[in-house]
Amino acid sequence: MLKNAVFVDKLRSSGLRPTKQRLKICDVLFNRNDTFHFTITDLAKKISDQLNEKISLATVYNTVHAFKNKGYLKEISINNDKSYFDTNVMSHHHFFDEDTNELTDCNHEIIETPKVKKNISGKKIKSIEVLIRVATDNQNQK
Amino acid sequence: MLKNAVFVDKLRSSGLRPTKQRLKICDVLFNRNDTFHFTITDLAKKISDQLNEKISLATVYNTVHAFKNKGYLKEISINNDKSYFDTNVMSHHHFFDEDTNELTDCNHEIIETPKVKKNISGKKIKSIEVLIRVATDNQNQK
DNA sequence: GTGTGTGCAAAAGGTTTGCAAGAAA
DNA sequence: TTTCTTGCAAACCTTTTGCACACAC
Repeated sequence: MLKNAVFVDKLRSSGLRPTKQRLKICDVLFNRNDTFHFTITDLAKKISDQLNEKISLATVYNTVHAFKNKGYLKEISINNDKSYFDTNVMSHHHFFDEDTNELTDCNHEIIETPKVKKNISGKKIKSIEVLIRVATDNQNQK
Repeated sequence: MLKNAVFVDKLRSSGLRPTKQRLKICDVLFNRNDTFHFTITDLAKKISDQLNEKISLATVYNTVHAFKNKGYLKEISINNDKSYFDTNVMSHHHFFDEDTNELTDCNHEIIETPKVKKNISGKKIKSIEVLIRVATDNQNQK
């Protein structure tokens, strides 16, 4: 269980003022053992459920984007309905369960990051992400 | 250059009525040698530019989704701003240029499909897709 | 006190929907 | 004539923005 002071330092060291709202969001996001995959509305709901308090949606968006820019969160493209974020910012891949819309991490013991043999783009590679879609056998492929 | 009759048959055999609008969209999408990566607005613009005619946005959405459900188009998750579609429905990977928002195919000579060592999900793997994000060196990582 | 952050409401952008008119079967 | 399709506008949902007020420093 991380103490508030840890988050205060973390925020301050990134040039973010440790406001009440940001500390609450830190608490929900980072005071856990498992990695957390969420959408903005998931997070807003979790805040109001868990802390019995409401933070303005605009502030949640602001904070999540600030945290992403500081490297505390990773944005993931699964489908085009909404943005998913991940508290695990290390390079890793994902399973996406099409039956339940659930996203789970998939580390390098399960799949190797593929090697690019030729980079035809002439630009720097920013990331290589693998997405494995799974579903029960009788489901149609998306 | 595919003839109209080919598309009429194709539509009819999938249970879709070969309407004027659907045939025009077929023409724009499938009467080409290269694969086409597009968003709905790209497609709508191409229709009005190329055919000098306008098809209602709702109809374009309808048709693209119908074609996707019939397996003539593939939807690709890049970012959550908008949906990208691909006329190449075979399993393959992609480059996404973050500077220009351009999507290009990336075949198996450029990158190998990674092997899943363990399938922990207990479900059938529907697809394994790799997305390589590139940008000029001085750009921030997304 | 100065500058940053918050929160509300309004706006924006992509996508979906309801429904009446039109076209295909 | 029956059913499917189109097209418009309105609705919808997620995300962004403008601005006044509040808070951190």
